[in-house]
Amino acid sequence: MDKGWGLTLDSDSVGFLLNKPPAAPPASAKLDHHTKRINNPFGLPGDYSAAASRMFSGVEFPVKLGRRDDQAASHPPPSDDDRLAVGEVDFFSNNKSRLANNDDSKTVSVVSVKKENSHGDVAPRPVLDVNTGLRLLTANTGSDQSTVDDGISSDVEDKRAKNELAQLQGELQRMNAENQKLKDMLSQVSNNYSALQMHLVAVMQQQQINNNPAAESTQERDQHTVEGKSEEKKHSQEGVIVPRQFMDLRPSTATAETDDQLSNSSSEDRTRSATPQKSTEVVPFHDQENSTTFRDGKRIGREDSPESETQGWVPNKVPKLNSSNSKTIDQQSTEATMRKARVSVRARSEAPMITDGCQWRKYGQKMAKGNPCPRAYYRCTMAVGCPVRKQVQRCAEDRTILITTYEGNHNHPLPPAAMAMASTTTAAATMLLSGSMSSADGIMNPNLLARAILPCSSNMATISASAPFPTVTLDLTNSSNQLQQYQRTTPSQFQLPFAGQPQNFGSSSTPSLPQVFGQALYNQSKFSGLQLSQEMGSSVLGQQAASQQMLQTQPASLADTVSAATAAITADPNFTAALAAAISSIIGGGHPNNNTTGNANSYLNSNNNNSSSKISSFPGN
DNA sequence: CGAGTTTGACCAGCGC
DNA sequence: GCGCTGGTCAAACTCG
Ligand SMILES: [Zn+2]
Repeated sequence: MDKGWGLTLDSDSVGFLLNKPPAAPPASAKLDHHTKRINNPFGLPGDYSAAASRMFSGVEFPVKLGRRDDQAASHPPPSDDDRLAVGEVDFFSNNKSRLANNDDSKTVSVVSVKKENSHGDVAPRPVLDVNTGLRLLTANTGSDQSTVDDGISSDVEDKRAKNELAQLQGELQRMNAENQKLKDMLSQVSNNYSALQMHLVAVMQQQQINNNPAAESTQERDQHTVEGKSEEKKHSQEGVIVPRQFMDLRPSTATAETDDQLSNSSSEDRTRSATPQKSTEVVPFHDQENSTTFRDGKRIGREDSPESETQGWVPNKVPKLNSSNSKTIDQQSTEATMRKARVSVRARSEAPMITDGCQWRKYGQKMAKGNPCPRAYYRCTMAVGCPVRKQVQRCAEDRTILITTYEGNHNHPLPPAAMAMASTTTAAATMLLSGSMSSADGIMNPNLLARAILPCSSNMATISASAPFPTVTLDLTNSSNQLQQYQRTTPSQFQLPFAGQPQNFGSSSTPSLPQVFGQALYNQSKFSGLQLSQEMGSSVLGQQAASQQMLQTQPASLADTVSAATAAITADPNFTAALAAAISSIIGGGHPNNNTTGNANSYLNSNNNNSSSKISSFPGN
């Protein structure tokens, strides 16, 4: 560490880490293929774990970092050694040799981190040198201490060397601390970006639905609950404008039928009464599963107490018996389908979980077949009876990709921070439902989803009906690696890539939404013949060919979510302002500017630490 | 001490 | 029926 403090983390090291997973989890892991839970899910040897813990999806980080101790405290380091630190980036211990060899990188106080795209090859893109304000270069940049050779006695020289050594060690410690903050910030920003993108998807979808009111009549309720603007407009028409902090995303089928079931949801009412909610939105909570599912066998014996009806959580079982309620067959099947419909979100994140604004409680972890990373099961704990669950698992091929699968719909108001993911998942589930219910032959029309989601430039929505549960996959990674993987190995899934469009993530107040939609519709026309079959008919090949054709136009530089966020930041001034304000508020603890991009701010602020889950033996960490 | 996590056990569905 | 697998439960445990 004598020279070259300009930190350069080029893609080689990352590519090595990403492209060379351990040949096989060592047998010492003794992974019971079924029930075994492990804290080191990769079965990585210590060296590899340590190295993998430093995997870093590089990004130029245009943030001048201040110090905020409370935030650092909010991200406690993992306690166990075998748990990989989340998104850990250790510039110093991991890159000593590399830094020592970088004689030409003497830039002071500049972190130049090249982006990696999981293939090890660096896409050609302008290198942004960002002053992080970290004082990463402290002294003696070009030469080591031995330059003192003017005849001073060795005693003094030793003393001076020791002083410098101590000084450097102190600097090292400080920089390690700064590194940790940077890592936290990166992970946080990445997550926030994902959430923001999801929200944009939801907003666009909402606009699309509003423009096509007949397309999705079942989402009428969601329409005026997802977006504050439309809701406000609606309320202003009623002569009542009440700001609302929590929004209701319950599906129409669940809310319309609750009027006659108010009496049997005491706990839910209690929960609802504890949350601020507009009076006109007061609808009795109703767990859509409580009355459609039943407790069978032992499960019934466990909690067959009278109040178990209001305890909310019920097993995920398709009702096999008609419960003694007033629901129609159609409603039951609708809710069952809604329950089964899943929305999977792929996003690059070093964090153990995407901060989607909801509160989750882990209730299980299993080793899933075909993936060395364990799958964690969470359930929503924002309300007592919320049926929403999610599964979190790292991608087997690229473990920097976090796959979060949502299931169910919240039966409680949601804070704005949670609206992005919730509205998207609800809409996607509803669309899956409507598609499967609207035609007798099981053909679903993904156009709505395509129009809703695909405007997000190079997003890729994958609708898979081959799984036991129909699943919509939102790919926020933009990874060429992942795309090629899909090209190779996913014949059972449709892809709806919208490529060839630059990253155009505007804030929710971006005036270019019509353009985006226009682009989306134009792109959609390319897939005018696209249909979705429950059993994946023979058109898959044709669709795959189309997908490959589209994929060839995929921007190579958009290799990961973080870099996409960077591109968005640098491309869209509105987005830049929003994110800058929010990030500065996060870092400095100050108040963000009041601007029109309140959604971005709300995300970046409220998503800060909404999840109560600790960073622990997370799958993939 | 309460909330959340861990983890072995249990259950259901499915294919053979 | 049996084994495999996904999903869930709940007692034990950890942590603040
Ligand atoms: Zn919920």
